Amino acid sequence: MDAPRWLDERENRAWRGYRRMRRLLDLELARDLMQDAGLSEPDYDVLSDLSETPDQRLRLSELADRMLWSRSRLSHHLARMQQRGLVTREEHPSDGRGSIVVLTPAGRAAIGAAAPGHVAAVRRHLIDLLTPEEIDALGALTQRVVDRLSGRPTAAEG
Amino acid sequence: MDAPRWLDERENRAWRGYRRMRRLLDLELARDLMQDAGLSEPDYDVLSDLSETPDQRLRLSELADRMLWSRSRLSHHLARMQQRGLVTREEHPSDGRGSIVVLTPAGRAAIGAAAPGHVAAVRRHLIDLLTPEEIDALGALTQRVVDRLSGRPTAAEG
DNA sequence: GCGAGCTTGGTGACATGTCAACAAGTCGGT
DNA sequence: ACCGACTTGTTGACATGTCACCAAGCTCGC
Repeated sequence: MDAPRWLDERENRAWRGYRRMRRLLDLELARDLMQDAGLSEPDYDVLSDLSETPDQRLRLSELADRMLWSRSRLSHHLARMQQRGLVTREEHPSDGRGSIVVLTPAGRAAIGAAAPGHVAAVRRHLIDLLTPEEIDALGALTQRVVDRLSGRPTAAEG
Repeated sequence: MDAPRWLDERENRAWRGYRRMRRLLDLELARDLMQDAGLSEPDYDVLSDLSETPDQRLRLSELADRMLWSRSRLSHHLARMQQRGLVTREEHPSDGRGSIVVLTPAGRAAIGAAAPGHVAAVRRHLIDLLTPEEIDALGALTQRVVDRLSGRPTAAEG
């Protein structure tokens, strides 16, 4: 094994800052969301993704892929959300294995009530603290990392 | 409540990219760490923080504060790590309530074995994909957000 | 020096996430 | 039509994280 190339001072600042920001943002956003709307972040994400689809319904596997969740995790979580009346499941019309996740009126109401406050919190704690250049840099940089990790190389690789 | 100011296209790109990057990076780094060193990310963080202190020992509350973990979480996690022989607890010499978390030789060996591969993974999946300007921007931006969320305003607030 | 109120760390109950295994369904070659 | 390989969603066991609460110890005013 080669001698490790440790992070230099600037790299370290970026890496530690990223991790600390992650943690603090999570705590804050989750707290706000729970207090204001009674939703956890995972709840919000499920409802948000569902509400963005044309018919407020998605096949379980499709939803899991979009969210980067395992099917098992999503299945468990949907059971809990179903218990609370936020979503229901329907049979797939042509594929007997398939399960279609559907937003209920209560689910639609919940995400509708939660979204403004959540977006405001995201602005307050992150977006509105950044310059336009930083927002663009963050967008570009995250997209590059995401593309690599998704196995979609931007250019030829070594 | 005022009409919500939704995120515009650039802000959305940054926000969604950030969240997607977070998730993919987590999955990848956790997978690498578990395969190469048999450690979870929380394990690594505990060992890493401990190994950076002069005597490889910290009071539980001090460690929890540094990690932004609750004491309860840390106490539970230490119990599991203690079971595996990575850390031990000692009594605080002057404060009868205190518990001192100490890195064992096995813990020191584990973090020593894990660190090079982990840093390499962080480079491969994040740091080395960024330009120097992006690294500085990320460092600056995360620090600003962290300072705000830590209740340390950089300038006068409204 | 003592008692109210705080801090510290631990615990149990519960919520959430992971993993391996499984039943049922689909698909494709023959 | 059928069989083997794959896909889909669920489940149970277990690992991890959260929350409320508690016992023990500290601190400070009196």
